[in-house]
Amino acid sequence: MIDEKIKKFIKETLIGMSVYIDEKEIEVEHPVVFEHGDYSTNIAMIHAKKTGENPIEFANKITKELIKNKPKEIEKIEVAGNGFINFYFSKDFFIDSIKEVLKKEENYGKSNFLKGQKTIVEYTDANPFKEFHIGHLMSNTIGESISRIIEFCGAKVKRANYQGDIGAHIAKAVWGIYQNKNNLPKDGLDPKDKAKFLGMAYALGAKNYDTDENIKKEIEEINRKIYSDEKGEIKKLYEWGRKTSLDYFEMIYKRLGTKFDYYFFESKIAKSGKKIVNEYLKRGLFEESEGAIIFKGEKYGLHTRVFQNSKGLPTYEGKELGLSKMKYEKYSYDKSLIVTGNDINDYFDVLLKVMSFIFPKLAERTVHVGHGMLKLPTGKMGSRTGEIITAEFLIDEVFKRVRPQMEESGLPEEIRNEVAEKVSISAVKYSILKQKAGKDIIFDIDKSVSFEGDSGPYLQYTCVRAKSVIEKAKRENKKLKAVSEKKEITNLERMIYRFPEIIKRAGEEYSPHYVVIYLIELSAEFNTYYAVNKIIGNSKESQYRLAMTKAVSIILENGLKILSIKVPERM
RNA sequence: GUCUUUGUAGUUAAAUGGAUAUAACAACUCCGUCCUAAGGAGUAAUUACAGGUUCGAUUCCUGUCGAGGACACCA
Repeated sequence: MIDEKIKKFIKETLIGMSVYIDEKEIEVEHPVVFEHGDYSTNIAMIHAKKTGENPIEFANKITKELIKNKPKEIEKIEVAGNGFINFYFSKDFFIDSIKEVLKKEENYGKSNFLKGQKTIVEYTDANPFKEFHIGHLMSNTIGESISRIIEFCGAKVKRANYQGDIGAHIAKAVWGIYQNKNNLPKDGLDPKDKAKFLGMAYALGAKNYDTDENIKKEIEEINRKIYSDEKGEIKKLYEWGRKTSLDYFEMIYKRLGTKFDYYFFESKIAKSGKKIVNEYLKRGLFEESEGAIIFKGEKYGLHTRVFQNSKGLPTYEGKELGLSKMKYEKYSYDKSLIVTGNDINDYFDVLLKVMSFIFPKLAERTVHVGHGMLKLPTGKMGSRTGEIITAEFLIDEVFKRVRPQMEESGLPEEIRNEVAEKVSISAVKYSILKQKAGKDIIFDIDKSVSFEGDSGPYLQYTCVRAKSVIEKAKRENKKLKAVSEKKEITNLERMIYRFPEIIKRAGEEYSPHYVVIYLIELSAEFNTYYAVNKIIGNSKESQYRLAMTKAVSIILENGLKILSIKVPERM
């Protein structure tokens, strides 16, 4: 990439001047404003600090040398008043960069800096029997996007979903189902309604567990039965609920555009987790306390966690040890990413510490990405009380606001629902992906999910618009060619070539929001350009304008694809 | 209480220690269509507070205040 080339160029020039600077210290960046050039470096300030030289004098000295050997891509190198050295690209560079986009098309932006890296990404982690709420939606959206970004960077990704189909929460739900066992939803019913039934059963169980001692005992007995190999009525209801729930989730994944390679279930992992915990109890990593098996994290600046409870059942922590082992057995990964809510960040520190003693290599390869919580203006949501916002409810609410706009769109009746669906999902996903993962999102359906400006539909619209212009040009047999006579360089050209480096950074930091921000800036530049320049025309330059438009549409399509946002044909 | 994350225009967000802190929404002005106006141009408005390190701090350090989260058998 061109930034690497500039760094190398600077380094070689400095060597030529007998100035030694570590390569890592050479940094180039895009200035905030285009007037300051396409790249700039602060190398003169860094160096001057060390030697005590005057930074501006030193900058002038380097620049003189840089100009002597400047590569053909660079038109101009200047020193700014404060010591920055600014690089300006030549028109040919921009023309070539557009040619490259057109040539690579759907491959534009791909790189191989993660080439062959086997990566398993765990995300979504919705628990059967419970509702698929907006927290799962967040994890799914972020996890899917990270998966696609690193795939673009060359990683070999396997998508994994870890599901808690066993444990106290399930027992509560099964108790709730048992109370209504004569009113189970019929087979043919909408999966959404069946899921609602399960959600209510869970809320019922959870509420009674807290308030009624006898029911608490019943639920504990149910929990024991589910863990055991006993067959019977409870087990049957459990199996029914589990399947009903998983079928429903599968429908949601399809709607959101995720396809998992592996499904891990707590029920299958519990035994292995328990075994590991007990083995390492003997080896002294864990201790027994009040009948439970715990890890004292205080020695490491962490806190104590229970890995097996006093009833002899492994907790989430204990099961997770089994999970890491099973993941590796399925797919001998180089990297393991786990995307969850940030409420378990501290817990993960403890877990990784424990893992570092048991599976040191796997612990090194594991990265936890904690995303923020979706919060509603009304306060916290909790699934115990039943006051939860499901993912489907949210998307449907957005859909209700989008659908009426279709009436004025002039789109054919038969595609209106499909377009509204794509727009709705894009609006929701965008509002999740636009900010740095890790921070909470205050989610107000009316305010957060917008269709104008900084939004998913804005990106879709820009892409559809660009494609529509190209279609029209095609019908009129206009030529599309990346050749320009003009010297003038537009801001749009200055944005186009940056896409690959954005993807790389997003892949390195597991941060889809860099892609989102870039696509918005690119779209804004295109729309500005579009407003003042007629693209289709008879001048020589219109071929070039068309080529730029095509480049923008390619980048938007590729960019939206890795954000897992679908572009409608028309809108 | 201990540990931890966090505090940026009216609102929601952005900014590997860099140049004039960047956008969108809302507000106020404009552009009624010629290739898709879910668009474009413009005005006004922001780093919680107090110190420190630095040529340079939204970013790093210390303290104060405010808001989340975790801290023993839920996940």
